[in-house]
Amino acid sequence: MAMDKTFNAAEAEPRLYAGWTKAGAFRAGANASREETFSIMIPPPNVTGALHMGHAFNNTLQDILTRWHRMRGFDTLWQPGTDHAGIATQMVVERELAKTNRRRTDFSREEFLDLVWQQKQKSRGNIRAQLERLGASCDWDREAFTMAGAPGDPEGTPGGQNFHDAVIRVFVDMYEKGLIYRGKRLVNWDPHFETAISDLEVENTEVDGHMWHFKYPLAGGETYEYVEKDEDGAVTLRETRDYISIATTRPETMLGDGAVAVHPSDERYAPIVGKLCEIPVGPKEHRRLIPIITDEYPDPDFGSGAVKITGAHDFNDYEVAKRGGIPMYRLMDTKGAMRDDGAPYAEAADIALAVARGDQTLSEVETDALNLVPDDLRGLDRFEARKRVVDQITAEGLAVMVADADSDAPAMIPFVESKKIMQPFGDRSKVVIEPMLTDQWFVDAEKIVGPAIDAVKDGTVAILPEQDKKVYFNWLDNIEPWCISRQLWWGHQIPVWYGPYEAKISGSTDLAWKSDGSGWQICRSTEADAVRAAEEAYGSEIVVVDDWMASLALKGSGKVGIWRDPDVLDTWFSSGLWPIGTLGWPEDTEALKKYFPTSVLVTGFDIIFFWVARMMMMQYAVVGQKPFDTVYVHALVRDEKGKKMSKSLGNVLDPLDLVDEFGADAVRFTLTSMAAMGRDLKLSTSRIQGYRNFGTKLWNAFRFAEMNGVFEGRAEAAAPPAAQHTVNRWIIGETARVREEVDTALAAFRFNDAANALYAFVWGRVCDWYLEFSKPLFASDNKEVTEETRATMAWVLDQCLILLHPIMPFITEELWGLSAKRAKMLVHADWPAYTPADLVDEAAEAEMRWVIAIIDSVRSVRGEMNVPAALQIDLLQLELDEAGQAAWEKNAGLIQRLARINSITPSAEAPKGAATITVPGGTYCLPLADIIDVGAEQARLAKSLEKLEKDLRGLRGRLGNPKFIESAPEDVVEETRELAAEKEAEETRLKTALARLAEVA
RNA sequence: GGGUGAUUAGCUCAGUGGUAGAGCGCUUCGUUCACAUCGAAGAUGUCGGGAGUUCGAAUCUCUCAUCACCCACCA
Repeated sequence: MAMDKTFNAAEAEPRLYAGWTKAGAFRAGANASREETFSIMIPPPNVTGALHMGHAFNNTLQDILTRWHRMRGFDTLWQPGTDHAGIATQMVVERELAKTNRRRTDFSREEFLDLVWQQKQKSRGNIRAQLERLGASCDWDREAFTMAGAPGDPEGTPGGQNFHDAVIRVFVDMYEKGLIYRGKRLVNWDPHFETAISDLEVENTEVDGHMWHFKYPLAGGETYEYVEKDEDGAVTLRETRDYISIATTRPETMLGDGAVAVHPSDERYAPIVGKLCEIPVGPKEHRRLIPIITDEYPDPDFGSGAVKITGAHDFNDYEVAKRGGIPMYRLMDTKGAMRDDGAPYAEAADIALAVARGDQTLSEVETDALNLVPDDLRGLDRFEARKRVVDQITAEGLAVMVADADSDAPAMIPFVESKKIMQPFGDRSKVVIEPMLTDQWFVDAEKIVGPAIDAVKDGTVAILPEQDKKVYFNWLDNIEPWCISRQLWWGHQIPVWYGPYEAKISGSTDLAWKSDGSGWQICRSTEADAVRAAEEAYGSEIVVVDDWMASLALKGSGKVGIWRDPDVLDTWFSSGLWPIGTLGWPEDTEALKKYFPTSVLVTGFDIIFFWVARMMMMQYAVVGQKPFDTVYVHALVRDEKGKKMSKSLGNVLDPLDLVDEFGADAVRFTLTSMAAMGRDLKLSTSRIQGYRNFGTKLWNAFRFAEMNGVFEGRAEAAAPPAAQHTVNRWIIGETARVREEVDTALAAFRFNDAANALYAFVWGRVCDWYLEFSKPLFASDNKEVTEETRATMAWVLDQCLILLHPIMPFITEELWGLSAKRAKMLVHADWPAYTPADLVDEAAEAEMRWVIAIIDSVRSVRGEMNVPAALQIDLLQLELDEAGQAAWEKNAGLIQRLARINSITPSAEAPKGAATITVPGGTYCLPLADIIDVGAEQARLAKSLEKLEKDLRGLRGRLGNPKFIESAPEDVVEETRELAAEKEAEETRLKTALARLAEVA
């Protein structure tokens, strides 16, 4: 068989992967030879499209761990699957529809969901194909999906897990335990997707904004003495005012103000606290009046010290309003436009006025029904409304005025500060998030966070690198209620049905009164259960209807209509159950018993809060156990300049393009070698190219071996041959060292150490030296030597394949198949356990070190003296100690060949014009009278000497310091002494050589 | 405002107390015998600045500077 010159990745990789799949090599438990299990749950990619470089990185690391454990005989499971990714996936489908000018609302919920399911199937296929290209050794028979088994799922549950039922079951359990509740709260509202989102899905970004200053006139034209004082209490300003000055970045929300708040200690406003002031916008005849109240929240030193309170559109104001019983008037609709519903403004304003005066109180529902947007602003987008409000107030002369700094003429202009403000944006929609008062479902996270914190504190669960623990704790220690309801269609629909309040319920019941007092809620796993519960409670026949309106129609019919909550659950609620859900929980499956808790979670730091923390909380809450032993948090992949890869920047490297160009192994090796903990990794193609070359190098080592009959009629051997020859004994020892390095590195998740150790070993020792050394051995007449060398090389190369396989699975499997008839595929080969203690021969190592040193020195002189590479030269041996002599005699042939030396002659002195070579224990010279430039040789030696002396100065300084001898560990002192002695000897040799040169010059 | 991390060769980065490293790039030389996706040789660093601890600091402490990221409600 003649091997090709290079590895054809494009041809071989799909073939090899198919071979593994066909053999069932990745199935859970395949190749298991011991009891211990090893399990990894893939962080499920979103079914939004394709995988990016971050996925390639993440999954390469998982695959390395998986393959490594599988080869070591662990009962191994790498569980694959995908995430339905609520908003993200719905967004993708809506974007597709938009291309043909259609919208989600053009479809029924069922029709639209069919489209999403199609998207899911398409994307799921892409993702699996991509992972296969990458070589991921997942157990595809168990492929899971976070919405598998949900209504409308065309694929059902091929992997055996009904994730949907598991999610619903958890919701019901947590509801019954009081860990989930419904309530009207101020939440982050995404006006584009028209849904609530959680705090984590909000990105706060600094943008250019404005702060407007307006006057809120006191009711009835009242006035007060406004006095400002400096720090010493001296009066700096005193004037009579008929208004209170307010600053705002969001003038349009003034329409919903319920009060103006000042700090209780603020003397400036003490005279007017408790009085009413006027919101300076809206029809003049229906100006709303609001009270001036005190609250700890306003900072007297910021702005005017007075804050308008808009409870329904600002998180701070919400808290103030709750404390002060201030009404919260919602101003916008679900799209973020000014409300256009309800009674005309004049009517609504009158009611609000009565409330402000204390003449009337409203229920939550009544308050929410009140639309206080003036008629001319109704239906406007919030930003358009802002402009109008500002214009109207300014036109009326109620803007605070300041001198125009840019104008020479004395002129007054409205006080509008340009400043950077933090604005919340939806992480998916990128539109400005609006705080909105809505009914939502929450997980009472505070109640379930305890075990998640304790487990990491006491080491039950390890987070690597350690620094990420802090991030984890910081968030969990300040946990907020988690809003889990989304006003979307794509997701797990909340298993709660509502019943009307008009119909009386009888007897004892566990139905809960809805938070807004408008009816009853029933939480059950299935509709049938919900109906049964409703029947019992209402004592009437129950009909399931679409919504509240439909239930009204049943009034007087003797039947009661209940309707299901239309909302779905936050995606992270279901992905939070990934570890148990993928193993078939709530069924008590074999897989669950065997593989849970899982061994390692490999994930990026960007989802520590979203996912890692939620899995911790939820696994403890649901099954009372940790989800995994170790969390390995890796860095983010960035482009060459360190920018985060994003489509909008156009700097995305598609892993498949790179795999096409360089092969999967090269991409994997690159990512692995850069996987140092806790840092971003910047990916460049030149690096990938370098590791592609590494694969070629390995390939050609096998070609060389093949040409030298290494694989002919070989018997596959796990143990190294009992070699006699130094070169063979040496490389066997080196192999044992690298095996240990690789295992140590992988056990500590130091992937880059493993990759670099293998790179240095395969290229720097096996190819650069061992293969070169083997050439004269293969040429030997001594059959014993050639046979031993063949056996050794076969074994060493096998070890290279085994050790490299987790990182470079394809090329190694291919070479494994090409280089022998094998009992097992490499993917299931036994991982070695030999140690340096077993296999390292110190004497052989010392000898080879000496051989390499002399070859290096001769080559170095040749290179620097510009000796033609092809020229065989003579070497004169001036002096050599016993060890050197022995090493020399045993390896003369190697040295002659690799250093291109013709002959070696002992000589008492160096001839005129010779270049000196110093090695440990000896001096040689190259008589190069015709070629050498004495000046250049002098310069070369002087430079070496200078460097040597610098080292020696340091060493002598240390050894001359009695404190060093006293305090430093003995072996360090001893090492230093030896080193100094060695360097001194070399110094002498160099000085002698220089003296010689001086004579001839 | 709080927190975390970074600063080492031209570039990208390893290196947690004991002789400063790798890959890429660069310079010179080399196509006979595995590999030009290669080989041989070479150049390049007061390890961000300053102070401290130590026999000894890239490494530990403090401080300053610059950069990055995360979290946070200043109207």
